[in-house]
Amino acid sequence: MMATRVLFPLVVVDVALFCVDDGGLRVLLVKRALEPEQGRWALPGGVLKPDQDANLEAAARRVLRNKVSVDIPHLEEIRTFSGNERDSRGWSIAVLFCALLPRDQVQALIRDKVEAVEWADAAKPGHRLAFDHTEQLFTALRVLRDKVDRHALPLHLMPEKFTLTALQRTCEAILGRPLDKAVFRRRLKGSEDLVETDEFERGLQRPAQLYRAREGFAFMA
Amino acid sequence: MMATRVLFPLVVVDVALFCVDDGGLRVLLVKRALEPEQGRWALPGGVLKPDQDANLEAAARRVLRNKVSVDIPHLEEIRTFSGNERDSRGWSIAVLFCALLPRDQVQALIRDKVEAVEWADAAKPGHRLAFDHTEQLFTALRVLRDKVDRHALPLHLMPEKFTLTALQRTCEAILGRPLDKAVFRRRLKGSEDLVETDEFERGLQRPAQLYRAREGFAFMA
DNA sequence: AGAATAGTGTCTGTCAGACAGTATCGC
DNA sequence: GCGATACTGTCTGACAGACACTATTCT
Repeated sequence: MMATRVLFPLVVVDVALFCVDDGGLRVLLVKRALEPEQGRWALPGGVLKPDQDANLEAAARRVLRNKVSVDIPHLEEIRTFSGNERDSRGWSIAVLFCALLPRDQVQALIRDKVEAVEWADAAKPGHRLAFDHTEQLFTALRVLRDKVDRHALPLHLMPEKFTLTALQRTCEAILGRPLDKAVFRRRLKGSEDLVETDEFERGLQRPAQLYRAREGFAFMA
Repeated sequence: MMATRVLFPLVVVDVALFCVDDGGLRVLLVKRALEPEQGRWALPGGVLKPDQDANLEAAARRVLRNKVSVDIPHLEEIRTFSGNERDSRGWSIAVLFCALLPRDQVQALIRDKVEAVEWADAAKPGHRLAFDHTEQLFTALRVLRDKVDRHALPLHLMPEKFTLTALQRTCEAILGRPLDKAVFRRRLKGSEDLVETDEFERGLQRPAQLYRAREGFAFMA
């Protein structure tokens, strides 16, 4: 066992699954049912299974399919974490992925799960996480914020149709700071990724036009 | 052998080592001495050795130390390439790193090596590379260009002291297009990463002031 | 003086930030 | 009309691109 471990490192995939709910950016945590680090909160993850997974991204997709019964709209590799210290089982490689879940699929997800699951504040998870998952989480969060800072639109976090104000709230939740409405909308005018519909969201005030993502849109590129 | 390969994937690190020479961006290629893909040009790479390597970055550093007798100033992970198809030995993970070599260490490197080595045009390597290394190379090149486009200064490619014009030539080599001198220098005025010295490079014309990188400077962040 | 390279001044268009203003709904 | 939210107009400062200009060296 130790001998194979030295020649072949343990390879795991971990996923930082983000959503926006109640105006805050949340990340999915699971309570570990098995050793090592049993009982501690962690990012969902699992061991690579070369006989089942076409590649590492497919492995991350499988992990999420098992923990969560949703098709993940977007999944992207962030970076690796490796070495002898990060997992008590020995020399290991963790490949971190970032996933985005639309707002309208969040509630269903929580209800379906049996194991302990929590949508934690992404910036302040409130638990000491297992392994190096705190560092992993902050790394994923930094990458996500960088993208939005560079004007990438997190449309994978939105329902199919949404208002521009809702999109702005999502960006604000990711960045953790308010944005100017006029500036935000001026930028969106030139965006190829946004398509206007002829529908409106009717509420208690002036109706807001609904938009959707361009066909084939991908957030992280 | 096949059984272990299914449970434990082959893990390799590959390095895109860039330099600037003769006004062009070059990447180091080696001719593979062993199967698989013997005789084909490839990015320098090697199998991870958990008993020797503290982590994946250290593995990349070791690979370069063996192929090249230089201390690498900067090394950064780009992304992974994985699956059953990319290496004839079976299910594998390649972790790609990007490294930058100062201009004044290039000539020494070429002379010292016994095995077949070539500084190829980074944008047009001119060989069909082994494995998925052509895709790896273009991925690394794209990341490098993105950074410079976002005003990161590739000081790790420069000698200890350099003129602003030399730095501009390096950026132009990376981007593959000319830059405006006045625009380039105006941006540098506000840079914390650049320190002016009181020395000048005296040549055939008006002397140019020499600059150096700030202590503790890191290119990719 | 002239060639060559280092380094600067300036005009213009674009865009972000700030903020006030107008438009359109439900009541 | 009034409150609330959607949406727009405009001023200002920062900065990029383009390009002409000045400065300092060697021959």
